[in-house]
Amino acid sequence: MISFEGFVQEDGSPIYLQILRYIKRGVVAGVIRDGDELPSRRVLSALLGVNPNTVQKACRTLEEEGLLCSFAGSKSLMQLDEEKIRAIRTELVTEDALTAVRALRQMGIGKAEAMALLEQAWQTAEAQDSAPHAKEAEQ
Amino acid sequence: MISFEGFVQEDGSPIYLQILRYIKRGVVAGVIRDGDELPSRRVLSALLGVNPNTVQKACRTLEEEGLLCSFAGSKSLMQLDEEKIRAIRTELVTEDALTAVRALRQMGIGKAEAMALLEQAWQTAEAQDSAPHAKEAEQ
DNA sequence: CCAACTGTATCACTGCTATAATACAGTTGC
DNA sequence: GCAACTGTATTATAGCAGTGATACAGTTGG
Repeated sequence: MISFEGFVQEDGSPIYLQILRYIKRGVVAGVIRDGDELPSRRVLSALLGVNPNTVQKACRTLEEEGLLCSFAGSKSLMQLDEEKIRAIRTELVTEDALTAVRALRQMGIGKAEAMALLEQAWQTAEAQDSAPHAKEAEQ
Repeated sequence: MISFEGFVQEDGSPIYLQILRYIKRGVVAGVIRDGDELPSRRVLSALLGVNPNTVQKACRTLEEEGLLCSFAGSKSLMQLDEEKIRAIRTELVTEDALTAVRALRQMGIGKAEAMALLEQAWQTAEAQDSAPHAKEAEQ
């Protein structure tokens, strides 16, 4: 069963796209694999605190892209292979990296400084990712 | 008078936010300076091919942030100082770099590979920026 | 003075996102 | 068989973004 514990709703972008990206990133990371079961629309909507219709919209998009197979009245399983995963990876990397690089270039920032800023952002993200684990350590 | 020739509408995000970011990036790049005049709402909306109300929404936000001063019945001038510029730069860099880095980390991509991907994206952006100049060279 | 500009405000309308409440048909397990 | 789940579809409602049209008040330059 696919987990959504790391999901946090924040962006200004549509929720169904956030759900979509979360799943795709999980696929690229190898956390979500071929044949993995998606929680039911109702369960997932309760987990994420959003409307079932919003979850359904994300699922329909996934299905249209051939990444999810939904059996009416039954489960919903991920449908993945190496080629699809590679395509998603390229899609997401291009989207994320190129967007950031274009923004930095538009600000007149040079390549060397940009790389330094990105490396610094990496440290920040690393610190923020490991910080929450302190709670688990207390348990 | 502030130029908007490099502006291209593409994102899925609201247009008034795109206009806002375009101006802020110009400020950070030093292309837009203190006292610079913004084209009138009507002229700018015609330039960008959007509704005057959309431009007005971006301008009101700029004004609320103390970056623009609009004289009713007259011009609209940028109101900048070193401190504001530094704040904008930090705001945008954090927003852009951290967003990309978080996405890459969520995909399970390591630091070394991430930096390589970003450097590759830089080359791509560089090529796309210089390509349009071919048209100018023809003139 | 006055015409032409400026910023500002309002109204109606469309489209998309999201919520809410249902309803229906297929699958599963006891 | 039947209750409890599953995916799917429909309707209504609300808010925000964006467009289009219009109106009003202040500024500017000839």
